[in-house]
Amino acid sequence: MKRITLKDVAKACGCSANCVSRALMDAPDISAATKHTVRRTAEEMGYVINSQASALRKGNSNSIAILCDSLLNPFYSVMTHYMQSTLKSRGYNFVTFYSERETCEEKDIRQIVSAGASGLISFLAPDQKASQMLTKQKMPTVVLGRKSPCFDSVVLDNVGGGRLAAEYLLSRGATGVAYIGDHREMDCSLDRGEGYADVMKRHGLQPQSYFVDRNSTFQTIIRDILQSETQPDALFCFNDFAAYIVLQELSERGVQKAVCGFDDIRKELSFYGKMPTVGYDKQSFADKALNRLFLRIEGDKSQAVTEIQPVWLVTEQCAE
Amino acid sequence: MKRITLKDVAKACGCSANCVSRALMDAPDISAATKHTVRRTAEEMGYVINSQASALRKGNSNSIAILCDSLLNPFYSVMTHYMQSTLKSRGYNFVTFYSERETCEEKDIRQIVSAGASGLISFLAPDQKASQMLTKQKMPTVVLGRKSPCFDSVVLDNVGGGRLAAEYLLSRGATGVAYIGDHREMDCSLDRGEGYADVMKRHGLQPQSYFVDRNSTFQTIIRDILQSETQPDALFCFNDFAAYIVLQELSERGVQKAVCGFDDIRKELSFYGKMPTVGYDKQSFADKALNRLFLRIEGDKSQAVTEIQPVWLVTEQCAE
DNA sequence: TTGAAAGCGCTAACAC
DNA sequence: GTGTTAGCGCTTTCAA
Repeated sequence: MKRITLKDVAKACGCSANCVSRALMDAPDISAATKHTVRRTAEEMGYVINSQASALRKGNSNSIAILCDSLLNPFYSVMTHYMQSTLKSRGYNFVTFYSERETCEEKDIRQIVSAGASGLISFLAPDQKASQMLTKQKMPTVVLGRKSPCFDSVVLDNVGGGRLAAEYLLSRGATGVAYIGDHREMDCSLDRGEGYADVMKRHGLQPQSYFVDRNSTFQTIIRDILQSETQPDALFCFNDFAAYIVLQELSERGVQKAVCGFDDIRKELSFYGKMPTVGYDKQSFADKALNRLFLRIEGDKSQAVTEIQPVWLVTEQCAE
Repeated sequence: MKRITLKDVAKACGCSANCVSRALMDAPDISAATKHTVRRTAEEMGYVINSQASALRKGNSNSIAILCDSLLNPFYSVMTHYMQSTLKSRGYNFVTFYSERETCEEKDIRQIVSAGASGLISFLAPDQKASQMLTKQKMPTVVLGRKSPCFDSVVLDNVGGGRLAAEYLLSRGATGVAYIGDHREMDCSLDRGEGYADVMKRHGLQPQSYFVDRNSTFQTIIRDILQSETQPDALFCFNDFAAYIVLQELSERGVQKAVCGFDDIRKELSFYGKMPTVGYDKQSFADKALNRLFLRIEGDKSQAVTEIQPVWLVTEQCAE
């Protein structure tokens, strides 16, 4: 026994499938009486619309693709959460795709297009082939958290955040501050470092930046720093995720250093321990991206824009 | 200009749509030469299969629904991560649905059925109406993390975990241990409390259990405990999430108490601070659920079963 | 080895 | 107001 279809309901009501369809859509040219009967019968029979068929016929879909590289990264899961709420209220579903690398690749796009998504929110910057494909397929796309030359993007004020963090650590008495960035390929990693370096130079200090790459992880970097001659007494980390790893490594070695993170994920995921970090309004960050996306889905053809989300410092003092 | 379809490719190749379809599916009755031409042309034209249409025709889909109440809960996002990897390798997509409550309701199922999911992994226990609907729609379903009478479920050894936690806290010198549970409606919350109470009684101690409800949160509970006459010197919390909230509250009040959590989310999300917790193999937990689901999708009609995932204690000592 | 036709479930256009 | 017809893009069946 298969799923109940329009036809089944039509047969039970003694009318045509078309009539049932329009009654359920609340079309104006169907009599109130018919609408009533149809709805009751559909309900009783447990009819549920096949939205794939509906989408095929209507030529649109109601699903948005989200592309990231791992939901283990709390930044992605938290942002995904905020988008979920908004999307649900707009009647969209929400399909999560994983890329195998830190960029959005052609094969990711193939999957997304194939799944019939009507738009894409990508946490990863599309590489060249992926960009071509997205353009060719006319897939409305917003890059969230990374810069993108060809697509709309919504990014944090990373340079500003880096400045805030560096200023804060110096204002608290640090005499040397190092920056521990993520991969160099991530513009946000570079930008935060740029803001940091800017402040360091302004204070007459030598910036000391480290980046994750094929041969180094946050763990190896912090070990290297601890073995170096000129040890900084404070560390600005790419994000809270990295900062917690660094704190863990420090505590295991019994070393005390001031550490500042980025993202204020503690706001959503209560952790023990107060750590200075850079925060922002995540719901509004998510909504900025979605609003852009909806504009594109509705056919906006204007040039790609980059919106910048303001950030602020979150310290023990300002907590609560 | 719309998306490239089979027809378009067919026209370009000078053969029929059918032929293209079968060439791309690598059907045995298409000549190698044709296959070659078709594939090259399809590639050049940027053809991407419309899997909605394909699914409609074939009567199946390649998407699995995941139902939870919030990705802010790291348990859900971490488990979702582990499922994502396995699902991807099996060629499934992955649609996330949010329920508005802590149970899985009829309207959630409507959405999931409508979206054409071929199976459901629910982190939430279906209520009665939802259960009826799932059965009526013959939706293959596995409940993950909660018990369910009518559906397959894969749960942790919650009672055992509660015992381990209580035993551990007592072995470390605690003279009174309280349990801070989540909602009573969650069987896992009750079960962890049951294991805990069991051990307490065996030690001749009075169990002291608190549960979140309409009028209380983890915060209010910990405040109540701190104001009570007979203050326990150790706390067993429903999960790490709760435990971190409790630790935070304690630290703000300058109170020292041993706290034990559940889930070992630090394994995936490195946090600062070592806290005893109850851990388990999350990949295998996720895979148990998915394997059950695949059995059902493939047509297994046997009675609903409950699988139990073993747990163990994670303490500073074993954290190497 | 390939093509033509039918139909998955739905809705838009038009006829009555 | 309601029914009939056609067709979204694909795959299956059957004929050539």
